[in-house]
Amino acid sequence: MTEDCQGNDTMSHLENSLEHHKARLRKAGYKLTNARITMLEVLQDLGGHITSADVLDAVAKVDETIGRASVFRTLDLLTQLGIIRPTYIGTSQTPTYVMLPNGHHHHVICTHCNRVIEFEDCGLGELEKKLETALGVSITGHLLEFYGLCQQCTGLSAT
Amino acid sequence: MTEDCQGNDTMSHLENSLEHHKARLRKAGYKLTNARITMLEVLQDLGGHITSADVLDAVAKVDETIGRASVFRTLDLLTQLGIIRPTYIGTSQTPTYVMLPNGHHHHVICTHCNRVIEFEDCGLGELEKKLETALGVSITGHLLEFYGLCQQCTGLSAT
DNA sequence: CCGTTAATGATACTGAGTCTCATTTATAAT
DNA sequence: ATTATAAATGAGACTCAGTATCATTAACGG
Ligand SMILES: [Zn+2]
Ligand SMILES: [Zn+2]
Ligand SMILES: [Zn+2]
Ligand SMILES: [Zn+2]
Repeated sequence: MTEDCQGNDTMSHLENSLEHHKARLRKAGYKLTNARITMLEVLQDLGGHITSADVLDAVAKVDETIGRASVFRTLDLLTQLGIIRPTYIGTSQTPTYVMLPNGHHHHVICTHCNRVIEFEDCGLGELEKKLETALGVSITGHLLEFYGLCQQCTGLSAT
Repeated sequence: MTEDCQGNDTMSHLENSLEHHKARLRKAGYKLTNARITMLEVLQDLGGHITSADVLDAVAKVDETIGRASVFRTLDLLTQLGIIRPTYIGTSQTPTYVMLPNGHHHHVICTHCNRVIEFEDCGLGELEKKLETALGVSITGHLLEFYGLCQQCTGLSAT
């Protein structure tokens, strides 16, 4: 499913990506409601590394009437569909959501200052295939996080 | 830092791992308090994929007097030191913590039933070195998560 | 042993995420 | 178009994971 990420598509055209996600919802039997479409648009605009509070704010700006519960329900749904993925950065209080544009996302998190550095190539296509065979699973995406110190924080005394 | 994970150590001797973590705390300038030592022991016993509630319960059983706040403070500290890592499984209410025994952890999460399947080999040593050079960071560990359907859930109609 | 300072425990508090349920709305069938 | 139906929604009360505060304790270097 996930295309191997040896730097093929530079920046998959955003418009189509929205349509693609709508199609996915339909195909999985979910209704294309106003709340869900608005959420997809807002997430696209914000672009990733956002908290639920960010989404709540952005959604309210677009459509005042969309309820708090629907935002959380949709975050869960999109996570289940592999469109977004929550991760914990800095605090375990509330997750940060990242987009999985082609099914995957990769970054380095500085455990000292919480800076996040994204990178593109992971070369995990091979491993993905091996796991599908070995474990009998059907894989649609992945998240790869490295932990350590960023350039700025490496200079300081050890953490 | 992270040893390449092409299946070398089968199950790093638990005793030493505890001492190793204590040494890490000391080296980073943190005091080896009773609360912290108890937490390390409890985490070792539980073995990973646990919530803060699990840890709170287990800690209370060992030492009634250790406070709620210290448990959360220590979870944060151990995360910062790369000994554990919170991730999001099933619910967004509270994270699940995994151990990073040799700096890394890998699993497949079923987005339908939330089953988690761990696996050992990731082959990410090369990429880690490349990133350190390319980004000027100093990497100490990583988490790799694949998303998809487990064997049981693949049988059912599409999700 | 003592002094310094980080770390702790008690406890009140906050707010992210959930639950409930009456109402709405997307969709398919007619 | 009209309607039937079940999924989805919004309001808002509620829960409880995680935090803040601060007086007290204990780790550890000297
Ligand atoms: Zn940093
Ligand atoms: Zn990838
Ligand atoms: Zn499953
Ligand atoms: Zn690894």
